[in-house]
Amino acid sequence: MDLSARTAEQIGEAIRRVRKARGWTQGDISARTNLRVATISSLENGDAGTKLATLLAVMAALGLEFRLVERGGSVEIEDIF
Amino acid sequence: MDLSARTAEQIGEAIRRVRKARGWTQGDISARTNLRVATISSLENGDAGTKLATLLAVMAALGLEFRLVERGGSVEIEDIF
DNA sequence: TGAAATTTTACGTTGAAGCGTAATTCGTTT
DNA sequence: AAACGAATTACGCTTCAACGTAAAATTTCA
Repeated sequence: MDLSARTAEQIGEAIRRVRKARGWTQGDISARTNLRVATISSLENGDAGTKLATLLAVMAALGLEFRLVERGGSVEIEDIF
Repeated sequence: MDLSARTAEQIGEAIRRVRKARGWTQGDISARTNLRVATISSLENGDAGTKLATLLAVMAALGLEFRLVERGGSVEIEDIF
């Protein structure tokens, strides 16, 4: 399961994949974030106009965090220590 | 240099750190993204209202991409292979 | 396959991002 | 300390996310 993303579409796909892996519906995320189901839907469908606050709230609900990495870079050995 | 982030502030700090590591000014990012310097400033200062499109454009200019990872999880040995 | 659950879309409203432009503040260097 | 570049802030304007509510479309499963 590769969760790298450089576009809104890829971020949306990743979010959706994790949500389903948790066995949750958009309604579950909605309840945990006070965001509307329609907003979650929009995010998962790759709307680049989504606010950072919205994305962060959903990620928090899913227990996720970002890691900013060099493009195309895989995990470097230095990153481990 | 840890670039993990779960808040807009942390994302802004990470962006700023990478930008300075590249020896660039906000004006340089502005020129490469057609975003105003004020917008870059706002993003680096942790405005959670920033649009995803804005963040992605800046990250692309810096040659960065996201990785969505489990909270608190450091790099797992499985991630390498 | 048909009902129930889930997701997507719609419409009017409100608040704010990002724009152009420009002034002010901050930091660095000589 | 002065001066120059960089970053922040301001103001009016336009555009649109997210809201409440609700209907339509899609998926799931008995």
